[in-house]
Amino acid sequence: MATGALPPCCGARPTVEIARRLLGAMVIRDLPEGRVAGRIVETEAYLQDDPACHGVRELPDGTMAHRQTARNAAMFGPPGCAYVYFTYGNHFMLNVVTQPAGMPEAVLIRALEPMEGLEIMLARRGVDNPRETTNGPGKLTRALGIGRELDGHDLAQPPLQIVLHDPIPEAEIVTTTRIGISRAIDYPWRFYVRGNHWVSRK
DNA sequence: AGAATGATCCTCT
DNA sequence: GAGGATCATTCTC
Repeated sequence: MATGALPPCCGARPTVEIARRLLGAMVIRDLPEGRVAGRIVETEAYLQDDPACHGVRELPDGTMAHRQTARNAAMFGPPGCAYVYFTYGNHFMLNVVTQPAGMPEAVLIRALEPMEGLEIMLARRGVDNPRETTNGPGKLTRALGIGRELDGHDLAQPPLQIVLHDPIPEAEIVTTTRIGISRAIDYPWRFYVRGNHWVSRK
């Protein structure tokens, strides 16, 4: 059962809180083959005073400054929109912009539990194990056909929507450090649903 | 202009 | 668990 839309949640609460609140939310993607959907089971927060955040850079004196570029422009746009970027020559990453325009913070969607259209996701991924469809940020964008054209897309609208559902109980949320980054590696801003089969790594 | 980096994934061992 | 793939973007000269 849906319990809310992204805004006003996005744009009115701290990014770390939104990263936790997004656990359990449904990602709905309309593709030529049909609709696919999954619930979010793993997220990471990126903040504007965070050396690992694409929207800022650390100056020689140690302070943080905004740095808007063609790639990360969506981070500086309105909350509730997608920030999609390409990395490692192979993978798209899906983020939710969480703060008002000009404030570059976002939540990376790292894993989904498939809820609809599993056969489509298996086919797009070229695998036969359901767990391998969406248990990582690069995998889930391939399974859902998410690419550059959805950078800046309003996530309240088709063909890519995120709908909030009931919050995951605090006792079921595991808080830990982020994965695959080289800066600010000990910030505890990764969250996942305890025991969920689709979490990328424990 | 050239070099380095990267919010990853896959294929080995 | 380690290393390579692969290339757009960003940084440095």
